[in-house]
Amino acid sequence: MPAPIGSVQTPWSEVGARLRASGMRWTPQRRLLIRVLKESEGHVTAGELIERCRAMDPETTPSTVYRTLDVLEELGVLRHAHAADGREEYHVMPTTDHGHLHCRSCGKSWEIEAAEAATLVKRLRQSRGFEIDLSHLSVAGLCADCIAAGGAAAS
Amino acid sequence: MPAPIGSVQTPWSEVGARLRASGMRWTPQRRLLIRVLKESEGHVTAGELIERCRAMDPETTPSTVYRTLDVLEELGVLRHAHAADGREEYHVMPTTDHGHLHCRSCGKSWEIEAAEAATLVKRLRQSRGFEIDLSHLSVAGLCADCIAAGGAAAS
DNA sequence: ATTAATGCAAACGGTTTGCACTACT
DNA sequence: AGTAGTGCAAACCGTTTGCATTAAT
Repeated sequence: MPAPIGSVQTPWSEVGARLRASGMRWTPQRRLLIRVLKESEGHVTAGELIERCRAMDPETTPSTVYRTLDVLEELGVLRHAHAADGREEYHVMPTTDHGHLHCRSCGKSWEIEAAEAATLVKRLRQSRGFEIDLSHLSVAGLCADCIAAGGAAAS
Repeated sequence: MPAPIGSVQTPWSEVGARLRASGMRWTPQRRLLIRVLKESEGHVTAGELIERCRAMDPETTPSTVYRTLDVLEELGVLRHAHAADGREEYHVMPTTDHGHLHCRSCGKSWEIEAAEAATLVKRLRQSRGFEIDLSHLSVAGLCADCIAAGGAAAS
């Protein structure tokens, strides 16, 4: 089992410049969120991001974080989906299209690479003419660790 | 392309009896919801169900519908997941494990049978020891009709 | 007669919005 | 100076809950 989704290289260093280039501003609040995002592995909910920002600056306001997340998503730096419980879950823009594997027990996520889903993609295209959007592929189940731990425990 | 998810035969007729067998009651409100469910193809959100119930009986109360949906889910008649927008989406219990294919453009859903996902399931098991829960497999993309219609139109 | 289920209204949790104020450019 | 962004508080939306009332058993 590979490690949970690692840090996909996103040009964080350019974010400030790209914002300015669009007439937007590079504020301390945005710097902070970017710093937090840089250190956030895999998928994070908006709530988690707000918490982590607050840990570094207790003045952090939810609305500002949400608004900045929107901006970053427009910039293409982030993408959000809805987690199993309906909350917004953000992930840094992947370099390649990939799906997600969620462990029902421990909650960790892994990426599913294009190659792994190739057969499914091909089969659905041939049998039904359906074009899968790999980045929206979402699969739940139990990871090896949790199966070893009895299928219910988590760590 | 096969037809959108049709009516998977669920023993609706037995629901009343099964409720009673568990000491629960077979009320008019529950009868109504069952009637609505019987006529609901594929996936429906709680909101849609409430609307449809209200169309037949304007007295319908959301909390009752939500509570009955919980009960039906415990009974194994329904299952809920979270749709792309985070709302609860219900579907009648499948006879066999299957995943779902959602068209981003027209919103229709189709079932993915176990056989179609077999390769993916096997591959993830072998490479990562991950056991997929097929009933939570969710794939988005564009269906043949929408591709033919230009990829954006819907009907 | 029991007690499960209902209907209401209020609470909830995550997210969004309006608006006056602040501060980046 | 000009305007994008912030912070606050209130609004929102779907869902959940407490409680007194109703009704299936």
